[in-house]
Amino acid sequence: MKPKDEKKLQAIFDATITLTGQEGIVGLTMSKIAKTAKIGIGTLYVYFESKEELVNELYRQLKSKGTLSMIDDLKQLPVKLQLMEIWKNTLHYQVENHAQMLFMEQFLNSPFISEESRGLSHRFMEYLGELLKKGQEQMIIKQADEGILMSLLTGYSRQLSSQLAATKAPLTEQIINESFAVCWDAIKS
Amino acid sequence: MKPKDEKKLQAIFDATITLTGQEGIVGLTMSKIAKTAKIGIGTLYVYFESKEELVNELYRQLKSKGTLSMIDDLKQLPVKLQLMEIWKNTLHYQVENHAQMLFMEQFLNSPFISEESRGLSHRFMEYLGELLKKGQEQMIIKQADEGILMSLLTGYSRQLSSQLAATKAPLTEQIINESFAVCWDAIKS
Amino acid sequence: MKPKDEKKLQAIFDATITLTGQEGIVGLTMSKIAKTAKIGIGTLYVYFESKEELVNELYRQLKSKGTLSMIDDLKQLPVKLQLMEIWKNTLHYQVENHAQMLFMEQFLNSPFISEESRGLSHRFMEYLGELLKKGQEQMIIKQADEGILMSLLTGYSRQLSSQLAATKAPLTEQIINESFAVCWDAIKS
Amino acid sequence: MKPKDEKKLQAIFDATITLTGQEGIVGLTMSKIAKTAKIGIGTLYVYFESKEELVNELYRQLKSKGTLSMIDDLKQLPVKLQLMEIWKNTLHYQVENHAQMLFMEQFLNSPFISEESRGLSHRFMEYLGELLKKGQEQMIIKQADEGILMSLLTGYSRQLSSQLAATKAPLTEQIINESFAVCWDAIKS
DNA sequence: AATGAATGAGGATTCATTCAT
DNA sequence: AATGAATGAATCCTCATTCAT
Repeated sequence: MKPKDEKKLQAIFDATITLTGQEGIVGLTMSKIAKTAKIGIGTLYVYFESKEELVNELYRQLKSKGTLSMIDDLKQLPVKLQLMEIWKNTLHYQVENHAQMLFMEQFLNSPFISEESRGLSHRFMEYLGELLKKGQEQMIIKQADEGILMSLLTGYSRQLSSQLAATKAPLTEQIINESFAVCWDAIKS
Repeated sequence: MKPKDEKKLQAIFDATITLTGQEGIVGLTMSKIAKTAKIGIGTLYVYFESKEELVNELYRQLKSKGTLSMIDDLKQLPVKLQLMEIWKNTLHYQVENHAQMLFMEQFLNSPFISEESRGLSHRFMEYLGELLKKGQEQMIIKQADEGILMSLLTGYSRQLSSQLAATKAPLTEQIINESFAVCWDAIKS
Repeated sequence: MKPKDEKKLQAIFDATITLTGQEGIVGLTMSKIAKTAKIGIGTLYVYFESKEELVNELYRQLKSKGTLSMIDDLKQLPVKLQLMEIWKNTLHYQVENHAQMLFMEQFLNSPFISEESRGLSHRFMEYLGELLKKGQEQMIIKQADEGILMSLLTGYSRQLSSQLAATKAPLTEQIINESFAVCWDAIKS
Repeated sequence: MKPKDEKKLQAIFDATITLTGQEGIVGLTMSKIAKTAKIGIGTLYVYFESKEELVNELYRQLKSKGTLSMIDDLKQLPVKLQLMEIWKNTLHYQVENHAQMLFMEQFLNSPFISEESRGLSHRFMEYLGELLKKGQEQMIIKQADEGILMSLLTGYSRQLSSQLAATKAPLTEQIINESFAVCWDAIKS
């Protein structure tokens, strides 16, 4: 990759996300991406060697931005507060970036995904695991299998935000609080 | 569709599910389906008018079989027992039929889906909603928004079974019990 | 060819003619022929070895029936009367059997035609040539090149009947008489 | 259609005409057209959206060029001279462009033809009709039905030029004169 | 004899990628 | 760097023909 124009690069990524949201990754073609990004098809190949690379690169970018950014500010807070903040931020992020979520999900099931991309299990999961463990040590979180607790948090937030996005319902304070209460009751000791 | 040979029809469906599991719906081609099902390409078109029809028909079939079958036996039980049974059955079903789940998920985001198929929101959801409402009336389930509770159950079971299938971990009694405990704590009043 | 059922054979030919009239020889398929003739596809291959044979056989049949039957009754009449009768009969035949005409024309330009069929220049043309020559000997027909006179008769009758069939106009006495007058003025000495 | 290269466009049209002349419109395939035009198959679809569009576009082009160009120069001449000129030009055109004629005829009976193309009854017919009417007003042409006279001119010229092309006979002065004499005798008052 | 399900070669069309401008 | 016309491999689909019943 030898990108020159950061704006153009972002336009390509945006177009890819938009189109995947509209017609699914099945309907995603290079010419549609170019047209949507308002550049020539040839230009796509200045920025990416192939469709596969484009799509993997985008996945990597989304993963690295993702929910990671929020972590550092929270590390000093008590466990429950950290979880609450994460829950709020994650819901916000997932509702606001629903198209990106859709892209990532479909990408994971496509033949485009490279071994490297598949391995991109992100720091976020590790962080969440450690947080739960810390809570268990403090006896405020159930002594259940980590996988069982993580699945709840990730599966629930995904489903809830996806449902909100689908029905175009706004993410209100009340929803955040109610759903977090549900979460906390689920995992608390 | 003018199926003559029920076996051949099922072979087509099986091949479609298998292939979608392997390479995603993006990599699904009619010739691969035919080869996997061990029939001629032309034969596919004896059973289905087009790839779109094939894939919609399969979705419809999976939906109608699906988790619906279990409902009727349970209706007499108390709410919590019903939920427990459903939870167990659902996990079992989803782990054992992970490929079908994958197919349905990808299908929903593909351009193949017809309006009719999209409308196939199943009886199961309605049943689950009513069960939760009944629990709320009996004051044993939280007075939270129905969507918030449903998202938990569906999102959690999906994530958990998907994780189990991915890691090829067996669905043990313990996992079922632990995860149901988590569920129940989450929604109980 | 080992036909057993003359009715079925005719149904096949009729279907072929009808379909060619409707969608052209380009759209002609064996399964449509079978369906229109109300027989099974397999049965077609009991009567004909291939599509090519079917279509050549039909051409041969139409050619041999054709306008030939009328000749024998006329041979004793004077030249102009013979021509008049032929003109009338030909117009009638071509208007009433427009679909057959269409089939033959399209067949002649298709890759189905065999060498043998192409050679089926029929007795009718020879007869018409001889008739014109006789007229020239009797000094009642122009001493022009035979091809020039024949082209007039065949091209004109074809165009006129085709136009009548297309507009579904009936072939009236007046049209026959007026058009024959035109013909006769064209070729008379 | 977004043609960039006029030469390539013409090569496609030429190939289509040639191939239709050789194997009929039944045997016409996109890959043969591409090969004959010495371009890639994909390139065909840069110029035309489909086979249907290609073939309709060609028909339209041939119609609009066609015999129309000759009209304007003649309008000042007396009726009989106009007819003579038209007859000569038409024969020349049809003999020299026999392949185009064949294409148009087969196209008209194919399922490819669009409503719009079918409606392309050309100015030429109207012009010819008006010319005949003018001759009738001047009492030099028979008071016969217009359709009857038009059929003669069009059917005859078609048949004659087609026969000449088939036998590869040259279109001599003598043939033109003799055939026009026949024509004139046919329609003159 | 009659049937039509099964087949795969072949045709139309798409789309990732190249390359001359 | 940017472009988009050109390309052909790969895809969907059709249809003449076969063959077991």
